[in-house]
Amino acid sequence: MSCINTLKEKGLKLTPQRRLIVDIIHDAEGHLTAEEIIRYVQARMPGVNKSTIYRTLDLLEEAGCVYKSELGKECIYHHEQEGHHHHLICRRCGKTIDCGSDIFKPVQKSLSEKYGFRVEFKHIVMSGVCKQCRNTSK
Amino acid sequence: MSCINTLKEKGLKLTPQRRLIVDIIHDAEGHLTAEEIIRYVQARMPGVNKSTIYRTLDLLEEAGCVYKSELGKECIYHHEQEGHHHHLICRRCGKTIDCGSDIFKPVQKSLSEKYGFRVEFKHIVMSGVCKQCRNTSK
DNA sequence: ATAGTTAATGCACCTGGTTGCAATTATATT
DNA sequence: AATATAATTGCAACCAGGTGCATTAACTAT
Repeated sequence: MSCINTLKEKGLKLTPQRRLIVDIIHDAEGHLTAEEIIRYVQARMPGVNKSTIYRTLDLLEEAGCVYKSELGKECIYHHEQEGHHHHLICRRCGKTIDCGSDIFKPVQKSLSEKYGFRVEFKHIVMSGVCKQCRNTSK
Repeated sequence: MSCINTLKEKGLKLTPQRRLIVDIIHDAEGHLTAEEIIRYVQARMPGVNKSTIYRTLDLLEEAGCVYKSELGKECIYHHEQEGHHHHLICRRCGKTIDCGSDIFKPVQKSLSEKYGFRVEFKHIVMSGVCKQCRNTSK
């Protein structure tokens, strides 16, 4: 519900489309791809335009209600209550693993020390090869 | 020249389009965006289709002649002779900094140890804030 | 409850990049 | 040099995501 309140506090309008999108993200276990969100929204409320959905998702991200990750073109969204973590996707079998939020700490440290550059790593999606696939196929 | 030989060795055909694309990447200092490559190719050989260019770039990447990086939608290409490095882009001023190839080593180590997952980090583009921008604007 | 204001929607179109397919062209063979 | 053949090209259409703009709808003040 806090998402709705956050939008309200920002002086944004609570349209049925936005309520529905928020509901869907709330109800989801784990992450949703943009494509899934569009599909679920249009199933429950046919005619909602994809641009409305993308704009709402951007809005929710800006409001801090949702995190957005990218791998290549594809976008993935998480409810903020899930907390920070990153994603490993096996490029052979497609399996996904969540990993802790702290693995990039050393990178942040060295970028800051060496280059004075500050980078946030949030919900990074990494493509690689998992243990099983590395053992089975050569 | 070695790019041309590599293509030849793989039994691929040396079309004028491919020669031109290889030339352009050879002559470039540092990286080129896809958009720049398309522009340069079409300036010297009008009528070359963008799909030909993208396919050739993918081919060169697969052949190991060129590295491809992505930030969001955009793609950036490097000649392999330049060696491995990563990129920092300041989201405020747009400045780009190259950084060493080894900063992700700790991440690779912990992913491997904790999850048995193997990830390659090559020519990663990271968006953040540089020292100057962090100091000047609050 | 009504009217006014301002944000949000749907639409059509745009972007960078990708793909299937028929026509073309580089190479190997004769 | 002529031919066969398989790879490559250009095209047109497609994909996910994004944008400008006129219409519509949510909130505010009356």
